[in-house]
Amino acid sequence: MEETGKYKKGRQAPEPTLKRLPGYLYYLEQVREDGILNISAPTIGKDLSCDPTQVVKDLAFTGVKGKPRVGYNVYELIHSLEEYMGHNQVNEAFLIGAGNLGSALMAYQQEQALGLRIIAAFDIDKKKIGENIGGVHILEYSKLFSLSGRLNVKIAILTTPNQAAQEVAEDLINCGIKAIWNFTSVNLNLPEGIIVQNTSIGSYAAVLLRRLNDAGNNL
Amino acid sequence: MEETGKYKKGRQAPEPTLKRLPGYLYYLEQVREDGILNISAPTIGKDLSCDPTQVVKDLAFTGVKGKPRVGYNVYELIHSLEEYMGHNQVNEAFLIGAGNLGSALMAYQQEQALGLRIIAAFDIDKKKIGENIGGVHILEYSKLFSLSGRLNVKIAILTTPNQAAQEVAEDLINCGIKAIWNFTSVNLNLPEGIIVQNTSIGSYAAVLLRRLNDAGNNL
DNA sequence: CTTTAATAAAGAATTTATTCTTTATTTGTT
DNA sequence: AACAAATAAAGAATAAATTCTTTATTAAAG
Ligand SMILES: NC(=O)c1ccc[n+]([C@@H]2O[C@H](COP(=O)([O-])OP(=O)(O)OC[C@H]3O[C@@H](n4cnc5c(N)ncnc54)[C@H](O)[C@@H]3O)[C@@H](O)[C@H]2O)c1
Ligand SMILES: NC(=O)c1ccc[n+]([C@@H]2O[C@H](COP(=O)([O-])OP(=O)(O)OC[C@H]3O[C@@H](n4cnc5c(N)ncnc54)[C@H](O)[C@@H]3O)[C@@H](O)[C@H]2O)c1
Repeated sequence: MEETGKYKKGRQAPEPTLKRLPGYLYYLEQVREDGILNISAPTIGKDLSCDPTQVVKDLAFTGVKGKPRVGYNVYELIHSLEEYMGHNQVNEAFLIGAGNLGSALMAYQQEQALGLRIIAAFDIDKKKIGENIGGVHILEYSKLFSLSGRLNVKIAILTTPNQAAQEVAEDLINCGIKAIWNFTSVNLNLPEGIIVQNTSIGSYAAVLLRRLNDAGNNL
Repeated sequence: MEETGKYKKGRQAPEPTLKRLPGYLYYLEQVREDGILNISAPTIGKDLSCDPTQVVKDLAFTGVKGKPRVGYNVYELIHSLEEYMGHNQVNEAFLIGAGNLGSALMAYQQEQALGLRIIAAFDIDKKKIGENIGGVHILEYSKLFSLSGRLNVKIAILTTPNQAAQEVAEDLINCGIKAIWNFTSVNLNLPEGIIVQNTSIGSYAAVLLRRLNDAGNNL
């Protein structure tokens, strides 16, 4: 029978779900290391302090199937999550601005599966050129233009100081970059169609502070 | 007239709103630097690429009042946001694990108003003890216990490696810490009432990758 | 072989957040 | 002084996300 609109399958996971998936993945890798073969949504929910039906619904978006009385196969689940998040394809990225945060991210990508691979970093600081952090070489910024011509990199991680962000972002677009993971506070002004993923850790601080104040008022 | 339930004032901003507030604050500080005295929600919306009525609703939670045909007074608005987010009170924090990310955060707090002040960092690595990063002294981890007895610090930023996270978190609770800003991937298991703010940058990567894939399919 | 308990999956209801609409206020203009 | 335009604010409608409920499937126990 033909699929009607109402019952169309394979709807895209909503953003809140998508943001939870990396958390499941890390957790499941730990579970796998413990030699556990099957795991149920109620168990996941308990360990991650979240609603078990939400776990079921979240995981269902990846297409994985669980079995009643058994749960999910841990390997299948990990594979399904990685597949869904696009970790199996190669997602190469440049990093611009190898300072405090940039260096941290280069170190981080080694241990943690972010789903993308930083293949080169660029900086204008002569002292940093030539360094290797987390397996990533730091190159002179001007090399960005020639290198991007040869490689087909679509993603850039922007960790320059705020005042350089807009200008660097424009350069990146000229180099064929389609998506910018923006860690600066600047609201980049770029052509239609360019993906800008703003990333504000200040948001988390705001939530933390309120929760703390709320708790304090109940004492 | 007495306030009925339906019209109760001062309802707490929902979390999505709260997470947007730091973005407004940074933007408005730039606006202020440009010498602009008043700003309207439509202008903010255009600059930040978001819905102007959402801007109005978000800002209303801080208690600020705007004027038709004029907009908001930039100074008032900044003050109101800072007040609402608790930036005026002293929010002292310890940082545990002065590695790549910890160092980046120490450098960051100087320039950016996160609403909290890191007053000391702790590490077990002898090479790091004594260093000063972003105005923060790095102390021997064991000093945490004596120091927390004298000071009344409620917040800790956890940036140790994953495998140390649970143990360190337990130490922190014993030192009187009430809220942990957790940057590790570990799902901490702590007593009721302790606030744990998990912070996953992997979530942003997941969203970025999907947006890029979605865009790619439309070519 | 039947029954029972656990659980995934699907669907409904509720809650929450965003967007749209209307109203009222304020300033500048004629 | 009356009028027009811009805009904040309040309210209504829509959309989205979460939580609750029911159903059906499976494996284990009797
Ligand atoms: N440090 C953090 O924890 C943190 C957290 C969130 C966001 N941020 C933001 O990330 C950005 C970087 O922060 P940071 O602490 O790493 O700063 P940083 O000064 O340590 O690093 C910036 C790097 O960019 C390089 N750079 C400057 N101009 C450049 C240009 N035109 N082209 C290429 N490289 C250039 C500098 O040489 C430096 O190495 C800032 O916008 C900051 O607000 C930082
Ligand atoms: N680097 C990043 O960009 C990034 C981003 C997000 C999350 N994280 C997470 O943040 C954590 C830290 O990452 P990092 O890259 O800074 O690692 P890192 O190894 O550079 O830093 C960890 C620091 O903690 C110290 N440490 C180890 N055990 C300790 C203990 N018991 N008590 C006190 N200090 C101790 C180490 O000496 C080191 O200085 C990890 O869990 C990582 O997954 C990192």
